[in-house]
Amino acid sequence: MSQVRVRFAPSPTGYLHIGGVRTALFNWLFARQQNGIFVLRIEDTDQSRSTNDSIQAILDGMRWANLDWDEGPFRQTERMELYRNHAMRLFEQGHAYWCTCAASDLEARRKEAEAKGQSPKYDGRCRNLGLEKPTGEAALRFKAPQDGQTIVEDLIKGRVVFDNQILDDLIILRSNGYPTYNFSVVVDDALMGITHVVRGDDHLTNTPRQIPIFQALGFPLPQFGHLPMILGQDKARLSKRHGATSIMAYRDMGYLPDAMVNYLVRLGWSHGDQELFSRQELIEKFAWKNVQTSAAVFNPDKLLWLNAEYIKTSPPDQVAQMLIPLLEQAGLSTEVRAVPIEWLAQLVVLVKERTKTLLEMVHWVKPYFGETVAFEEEAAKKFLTAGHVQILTKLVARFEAFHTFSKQEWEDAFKKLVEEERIKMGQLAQPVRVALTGRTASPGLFEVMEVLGRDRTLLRLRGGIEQASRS
RNA sequence: GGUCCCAUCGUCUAGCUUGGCCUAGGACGGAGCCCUCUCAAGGCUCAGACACGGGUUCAAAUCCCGUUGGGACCA
Repeated sequence: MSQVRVRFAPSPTGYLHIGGVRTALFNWLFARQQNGIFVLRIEDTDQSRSTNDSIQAILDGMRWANLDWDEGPFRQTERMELYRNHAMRLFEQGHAYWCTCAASDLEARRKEAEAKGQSPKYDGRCRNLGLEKPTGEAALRFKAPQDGQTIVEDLIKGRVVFDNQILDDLIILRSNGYPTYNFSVVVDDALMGITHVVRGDDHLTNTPRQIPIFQALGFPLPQFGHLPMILGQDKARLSKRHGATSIMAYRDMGYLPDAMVNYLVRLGWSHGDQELFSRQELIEKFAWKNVQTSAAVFNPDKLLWLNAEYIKTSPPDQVAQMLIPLLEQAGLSTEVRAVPIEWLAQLVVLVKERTKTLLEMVHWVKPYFGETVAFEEEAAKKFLTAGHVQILTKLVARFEAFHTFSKQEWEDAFKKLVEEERIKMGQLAQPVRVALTGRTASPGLFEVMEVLGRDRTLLRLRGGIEQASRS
């Protein structure tokens, strides 16, 4: 059995969207599982729509998702000679012919045929003219077989049969010398030794057009697999209308790459009832037979849940590392530089159960930077009033008696005070919470104090008392 | 228009190959309860689907045919 070689071949027209990432992911998983080769190829023959920024976006997106490739990135624009040579080879061997029909005539004839209710395919007018070297405008057409059937044994869809009568004599080389999509794909896949062509199922009907070209060129056929599409809420093909579709937008919104990968792979593939998979598990358990045949609706809620799961279970120092750029964007550059990564990891542990994205985490983590804290107006108005001064002062006095912070001791002291004063926990907890974090919602008080440390805890409590006395 | 693909809770899906274990399982989301210093997290419970119609069979979500509905491609 020869080595598995698969590829991801995006067009660089805009950003890398999540549908593309999913296609890449399935190829990547299969390559890694089979100890195969994953090739990255940029299909930039349509130069009017291709940009270098888009190519960069593809590479950035792939790297972010940790989908590493073994060969490439190849660019089709660097391979023009190959397409022309192979096109000429087909011509010389009688598999292709020159066609001088003008585009406008073709359009007219197509419309006519359609009006008569006939199929709009090329009528083969130039097929047997035997044109050698046309002087004017001429395109090279492939002589598609007109009888029999082309059978695709699809890895995902199973056997699909096409009648060859429907096959058009495709243009393989335009009059401007550029190859067409269906031709350059075949040449590339063949020359790159691709063993499994796995792509979106929008290419399924291209497959019977491509197979005869492989055969005419004398190349072995790869296996084909066609992945179902991703749809938006309204069951239309996923597009910008449905919200963010760029993979990098998800990075910026604070999603973890592993969560994204986990979500995308489960959208169309399953392993029983399992929802959470490590990369290693995905590589081990992936199988084409468990890939869904029908299209799937992209569900942002489930992705969000998965992201929260990953935030909760990933190593805190790794999460902290990913959080840093977002903290910097939030204007906390100097503060972040002033603290060790271990302390940031401690912050992650403190808030990770309350945040579903890194962006939310930034918001939750903000109060713990800096000596003092800004009070939210509503919070202070409710919990830092003249009536709270006395109890807070008593609490500070008790805490001051400890020369170091100890979660257990401080919590005991706190509860003892509550008991003695015959008040409810919440009556003291809320004012303290606002004094320490500026907000009415926070992690457990004693965890907060632990992160703040003895001195800042006392400093902020005194700040709270000050605020309360002013009201 | 032609060709092709698809069809289980609102959504992602298990089950379909090898009919019976399916009064259809899990997950997200929703509702409720519990826990609780706030907010979460967590635990428990509930509502919620085999598109429709024929057939085959003792028995069909599962096999066959058709209808309907989505989608893709060719232009």
